[in-house]
Amino acid sequence: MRSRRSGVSDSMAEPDADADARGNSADASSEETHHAFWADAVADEILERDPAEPIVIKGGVSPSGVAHLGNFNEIMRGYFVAEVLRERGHEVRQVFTSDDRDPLRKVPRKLANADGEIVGLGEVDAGALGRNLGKPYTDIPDPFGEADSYAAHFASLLAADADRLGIPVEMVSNTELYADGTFDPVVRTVLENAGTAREVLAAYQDKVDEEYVPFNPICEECGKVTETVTAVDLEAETVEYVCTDMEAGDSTIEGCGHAGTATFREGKLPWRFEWPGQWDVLGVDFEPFGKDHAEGSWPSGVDIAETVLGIDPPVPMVYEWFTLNGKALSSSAGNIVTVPEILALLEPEVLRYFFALEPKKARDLDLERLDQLVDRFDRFERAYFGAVDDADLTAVAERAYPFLVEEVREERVRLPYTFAAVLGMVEDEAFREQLARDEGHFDDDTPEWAIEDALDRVERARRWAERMDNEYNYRLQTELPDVSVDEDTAAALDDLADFVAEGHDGEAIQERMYETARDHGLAVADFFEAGYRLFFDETQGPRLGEFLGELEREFVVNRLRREA
RNA sequence: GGGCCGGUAGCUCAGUUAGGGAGAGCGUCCGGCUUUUAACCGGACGGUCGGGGGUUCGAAUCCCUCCCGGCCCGCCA
Repeated sequence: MRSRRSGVSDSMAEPDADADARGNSADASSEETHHAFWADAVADEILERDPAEPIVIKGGVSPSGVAHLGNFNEIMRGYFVAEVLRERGHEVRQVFTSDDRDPLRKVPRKLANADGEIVGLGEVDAGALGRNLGKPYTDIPDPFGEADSYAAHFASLLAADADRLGIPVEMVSNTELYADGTFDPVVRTVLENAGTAREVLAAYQDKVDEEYVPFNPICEECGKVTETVTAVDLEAETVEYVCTDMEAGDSTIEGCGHAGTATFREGKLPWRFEWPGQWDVLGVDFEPFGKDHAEGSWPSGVDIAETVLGIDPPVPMVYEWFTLNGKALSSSAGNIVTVPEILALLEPEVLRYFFALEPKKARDLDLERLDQLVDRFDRFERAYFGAVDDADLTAVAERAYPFLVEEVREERVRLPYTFAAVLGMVEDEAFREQLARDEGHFDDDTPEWAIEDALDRVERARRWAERMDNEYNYRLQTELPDVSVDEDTAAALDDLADFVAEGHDGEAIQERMYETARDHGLAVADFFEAGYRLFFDETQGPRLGEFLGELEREFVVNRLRREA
């Protein structure tokens, strides 16, 4: 993975060295420089604060049923900033917190298994979830019975996704941070200054009253996260609590009524304090977050960080949400997609490209028109190599493209996605390669690895055609389909068979099809349809004559004669 | 009701941080490959830059206002 930049590092190194020199020497008076790539602007902002090394970039989510594409913003947006900073010579640590001491508030309707496939509750031990409402995710068994806990299962999904996309990110369990005492000083500070904490938060949340204690112990009796703290002992670092009912959305999770004592490690801070607490203990310098946090958690988090914890909040970045097929991502509505599902349809670099686009714009991932996204990536790639007459695009590509691919290689070949889908109509690899060669995508100088990589897209485009069941979802029929033709058509097909048997190339066959149809008084369209029925069991298909020209001659002849 | 972020061609999006030519790809249409059959090539069509007002010699870009969409302003994360 470290080799990603090696291909062009020589040519890219000089301007970066300049940028670095500017940044280090004349920081205070640093003028606003225009950056084509948003991550550079963010990096400037981070460096203006003269952060300690390693610079820490964080993301994080609460475990839910499915690790979907939107969750991945938390990792990918930070990744580009991390890479930019690394390229400028800084040491960067990218962490991702699984906020897994949060209690399960409601049973999710969908889950993702270890392969990222979405399954319903019927396929897992759903009772294990229902019985454990109100408990921290780390204390709930994995419904698939594989990982140590529900939280571990979810975290491993994201870790696997990060791995698939080649993102080096350090997974941090929030529960661990409490359990190993990392959070102790923050909990102590918050509870020591509970009055100030209340005051600050009350400005953002109406419900905060005199009774409010910013700590939620875990009940030693029933294991649920509780909300009613009756006393705090700062000396002993413990709190007294009563396990009362908890409101979760429109339902209530019943407490067991137990009254007990919990240490600072046996509970959690409410989210509004926990988030700034993470900034504190992890030394976070930059954190991207979704627009849902922009007006709620973020302003109160800044205030809490500065007023209660006495730290500087990280550089923020709000990202817009993705939609899928024009609608909001929603696991309950079934409108959801995971990283592995997308990677079945396109290359990792294309998905990375999607995340490299301007974060402030809402983006739709339209699976029906995935070809458009891939086309745009291909163009972006060509722009990097200077082959697109578009100065703006080229400026962004020069900067961002090297972060998208494992290695910059100019000899790389990209088959247009829809063309790849056409090639997917046949199974034979050699035939696919031949077709691509005939189209001029490969020549004698094309390296073997480039051909392999290019043909890899055919597999993905094929899956796309099948899953979308679109106009590319044709498959060459290896068995003779059940087709009946009238007398004239039969005669025409036999003529064409004779012509093919003589040995002609695809172009000649294509021409001959028109002539044959005319000779037999057939409408061209009808004759083509008969051909599509014979070879694809469909009424339409790719350019037929040239397609047949590439197939094994005997097979074509026999099929045209309706013999096999 | 208040706040934040968006609104540019049929679709997907650049361009707004720094005011000066309204753009790209795809789609559509037309044409080429002697003959409509989805891969290739050329061309054309296509936009009140959400509406209105203001500043300016000049506004997609800056200011004001209104409309539309998402999110937040309860709890929770």
